Amino acid sequence: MDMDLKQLRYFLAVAEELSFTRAAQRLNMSQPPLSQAIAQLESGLKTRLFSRTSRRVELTAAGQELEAQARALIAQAERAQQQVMSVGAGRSGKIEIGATGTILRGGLATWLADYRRHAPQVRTVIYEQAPALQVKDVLDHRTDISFNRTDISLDRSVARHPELGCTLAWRETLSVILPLGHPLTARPVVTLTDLADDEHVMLHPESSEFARYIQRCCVEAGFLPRVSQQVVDSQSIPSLIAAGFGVALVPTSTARFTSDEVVFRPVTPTMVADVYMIYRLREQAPAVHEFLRWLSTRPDGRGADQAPSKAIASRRSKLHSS
Amino acid sequence: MDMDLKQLRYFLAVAEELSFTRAAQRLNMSQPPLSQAIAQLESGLKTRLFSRTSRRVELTAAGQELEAQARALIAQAERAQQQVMSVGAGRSGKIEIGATGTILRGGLATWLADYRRHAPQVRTVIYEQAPALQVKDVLDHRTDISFNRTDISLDRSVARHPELGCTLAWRETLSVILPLGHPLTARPVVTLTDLADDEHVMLHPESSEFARYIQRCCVEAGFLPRVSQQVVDSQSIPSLIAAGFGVALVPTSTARFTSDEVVFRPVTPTMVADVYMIYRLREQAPAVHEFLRWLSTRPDGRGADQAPSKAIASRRSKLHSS
DNA sequence: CAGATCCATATCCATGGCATATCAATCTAG
DNA sequence: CTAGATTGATATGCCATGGATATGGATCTG
Repeated sequence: MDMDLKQLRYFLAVAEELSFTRAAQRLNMSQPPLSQAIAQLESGLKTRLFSRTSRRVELTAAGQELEAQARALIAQAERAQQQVMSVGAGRSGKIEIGATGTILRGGLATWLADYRRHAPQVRTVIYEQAPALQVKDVLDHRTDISFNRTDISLDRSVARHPELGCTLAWRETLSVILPLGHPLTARPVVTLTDLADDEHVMLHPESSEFARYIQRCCVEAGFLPRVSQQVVDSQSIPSLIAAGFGVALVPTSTARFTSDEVVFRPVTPTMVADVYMIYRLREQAPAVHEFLRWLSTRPDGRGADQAPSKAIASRRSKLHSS
Repeated sequence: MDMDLKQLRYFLAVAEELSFTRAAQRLNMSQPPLSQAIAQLESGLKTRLFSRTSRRVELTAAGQELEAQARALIAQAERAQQQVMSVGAGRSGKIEIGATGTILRGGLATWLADYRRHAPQVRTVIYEQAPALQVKDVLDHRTDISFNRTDISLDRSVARHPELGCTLAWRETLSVILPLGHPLTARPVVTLTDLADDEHVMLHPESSEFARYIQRCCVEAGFLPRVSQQVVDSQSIPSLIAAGFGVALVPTSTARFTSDEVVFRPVTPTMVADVYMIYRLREQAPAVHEFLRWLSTRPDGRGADQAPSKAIASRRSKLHSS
């Protein structure tokens, strides 16, 4: 009754060979079932497709029309199949990514560019989002992966969600931003205790676990940083430094996108800023699964400032004396 | 192994209902075979299409991709089927038509426009062709139908071809073209014998059976027309008349496309110009067959000048006294 | 906690697709 | 012009596949 791709494949074989016997050979079948398959296709279409004279076989006008249509249909089916399999294998698809400002403007773009070379068909969409909303966005399928600087499995301020995973994505070192003319710009490397007397610009500690982490680092170094200005948006830090509000400790990758009105210096002892990713353990699209797998098996980071996340550690990183 | 339209229809039903049981009901089948059909589609694609939790069924990313692809495929298959059936029934397709100049610029366009209203999907291609090539063009499939003014079954100058048919398509009356200022323009109707003393422009009698026919008409009326100018292309007749070369007897339908530098007058006794069509008896596309059938069952001609070809007469028409 | 609902699995049966054998109609070679 | 070869259609039988019924396991609901 209804057309069938198998029938169309049979039809095309006959249309190309213009012979039932040869077509049957090409299809690895015998000739009678092929004849009757075509006959039933014809009866389904209520149209003769071949004019057969028991010696010569040729296409009727309707047959020529079907030849073109069938080719298009089968080609499209082929493409569709490839496309679906590609999505199923995670080679194509879409990944919706949420990230906080420092990560988004930090190393994330580099990692994504790297993955794009690995899986060019995968589209990635990045949303900048407030840290407080990240967990909810992932749970609600608004995003597939969220990048932030907090290991939620250890953060008591958010409820535990058994269907969420959280692993270390990569780690960056921290640098200090200094205004032009600051005495420490003369040194190639700055010691953390040198910053004890400076005023600091930092993210709001109440909303930013990352800010609290930096505070703890300073305390371990022996001083409590004096805060000249608290900001919500990390993007505004460099301009505040340039305006003379003091210094700030930020992920080194921030240096990539700021002007030359400020100076970045490495800090000893080396402090690491961990980047974690949050994702659903179930109902993750293949492309997402594949991306996570790729990221977790990545060899040691490219660039001087990224370390690999080879260990799927959920342990909170501490100040790390080099 | 390979995808199958039936599988896709099943898949779409499940994708729309998001329930195997309801989809099975809609498909008039029981649920188990539907489940296993989907399972085998999934194994063919090596991809899970639904995430089923024995309570809720929802599409995976690959499933969403396949939903879109399957819709497109099935819609295209539907269109293809319609298209092929339409060609098979002669409702669409292409008809290649050959015609001589007087017919092409005469009544043919009107008939074709009429048929276009009856079968809008049928494209017609018209070639102007020399009468001598018409039979060969039809035999070689260069054209499907040739219109001319000779019944080849009675014309001894062409070989008989048993695989060709030739029937009367329609008949037109003849009119006379007069230059402006000619004395006969004063009369509403011209008698043929009135033209005995005029000089005539006519087609070359050696190549045009139609020209010989007109000559015979005049002879039967009692005079042999004096020829001022012989032309090969009927298109040039009106301008020659306007330039004072005399008068000419032409199919009345020619009046449609000429300027007002000449005058057309009906002639008594009425002379009819038969138009025949030549076509292959076998290997004619459905659209051609359908057109021939339509033309042969047409009721009496539209417009004052066309008579129907109800009788499939192969008798050569003679001067017809009204 | 019991019933209901829903999908998966198991088993059985019939239809349909395929192969073998044969026929009828060409085409070709001698 | 005839005999063999070739080709598509027809006849027949077998088996795999698709579908139905029965049942099990899991989850939701009252």
